[in-house]
Amino acid sequence: MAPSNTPYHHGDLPSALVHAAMELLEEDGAVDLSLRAAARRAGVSTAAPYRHFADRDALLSAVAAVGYRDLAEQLVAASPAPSTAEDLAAIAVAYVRFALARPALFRVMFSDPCDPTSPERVAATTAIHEYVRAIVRQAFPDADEESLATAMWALVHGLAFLYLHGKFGAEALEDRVRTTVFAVLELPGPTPA
Amino acid sequence: MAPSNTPYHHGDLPSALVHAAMELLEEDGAVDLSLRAAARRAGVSTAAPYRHFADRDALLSAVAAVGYRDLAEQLVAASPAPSTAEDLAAIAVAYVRFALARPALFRVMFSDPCDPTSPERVAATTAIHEYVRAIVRQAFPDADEESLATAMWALVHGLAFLYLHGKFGAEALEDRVRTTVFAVLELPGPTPA
DNA sequence: TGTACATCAGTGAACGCGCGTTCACTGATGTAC
DNA sequence: TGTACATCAGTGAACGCGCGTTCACTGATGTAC
Repeated sequence: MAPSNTPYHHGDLPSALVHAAMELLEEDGAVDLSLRAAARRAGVSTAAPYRHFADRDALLSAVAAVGYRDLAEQLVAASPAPSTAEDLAAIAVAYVRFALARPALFRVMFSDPCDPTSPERVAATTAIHEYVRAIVRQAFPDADEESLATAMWALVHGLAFLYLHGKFGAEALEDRVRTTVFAVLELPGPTPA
Repeated sequence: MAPSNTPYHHGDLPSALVHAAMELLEEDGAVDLSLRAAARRAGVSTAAPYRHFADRDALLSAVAAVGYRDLAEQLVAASPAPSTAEDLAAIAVAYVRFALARPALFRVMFSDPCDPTSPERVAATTAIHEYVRAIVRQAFPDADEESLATAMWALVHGLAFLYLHGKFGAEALEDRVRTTVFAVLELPGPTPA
């Protein structure tokens, strides 16, 4: 690995640790990330992280926070000003792609037995929900916004997990996700453009 | 705990271990189930499980297999001969309930980094997919069966994970799941009875 | 500008832990004759 | 029916491991005067 762009040795250890942890997650896909491994990767002693993180969970939460930010970026990049079902589908594809590209990170973000009381996590998931709501409002002004937003998020989230679980191969990802999304958006109606 | 109904000490150790493991999963919700803990719970020595399971993963696979069977039972119980959207919603509720009632088991079944090459797992998930397909075929004969079945499964699966992640409280589960399911089934159309 | 000192980031050794797995073994079961 | 023996389920001790966390410490940074 090339040296990270964060200043090591003496510098911004907290973010160095977070980035080290994310690298480890992305490399060997293990969810059981250890504080020790992150410290090793960051080039500091085993005890150094405790200057900045109360415990292992605190590091993991920080990692998840960066993950939420990255995910948001990917979604925005997929469709900066979404207003149609087509845009929704593009965002859905980006969501599933994110999960498949960084599976261990995605699991840390969503799959671990996470206490719902962590304000950081709650804020992040609430933000996602609101984001989907806003898109639904644009694309389907007549729909029950709350219900359809929940449904779309759950749909995409479920697809991500089914992919992660190996139910589908990654080959025709874009087609499958788009088709699935349209299957529900267009149920009794005709097919789109 | 009352003694299990499986014959311990000398008897059917394999299934005793599987049931011990499931009890542990349901008790402390930890996904990191250990062979040793299962052996302890089953009242045998640390090495005994190796007479019947090649390694820890083999036990976990056996546990997952029982989980798939139990899940199938719950779904069938929710609607023995499903043929309508209403039946589909009832099954969706049962699916999410299962995940919330036995979260650690559900994670073992679906959330762990599972190699897609395990024939047992593939068979189980394929069975679920086929089951949903059959319902969709009954309830929506004009729909794209494959796509809508995938969508419905993903939707329900995603809801389950969002619930597990603490995004929703368990109080109004049935209402929320039903509303969400109907939100997609009825998109541009009117609301159901 | 220079010194004294408090602060605090990082060290390295150590703790106790539970784990997966292996090993040589024991003792019960059941079959061959 | 009774004996000899192979099979095999379960034992208990041990291995080596990586982990989270704590501790007394060192050495650099930066502030007060």
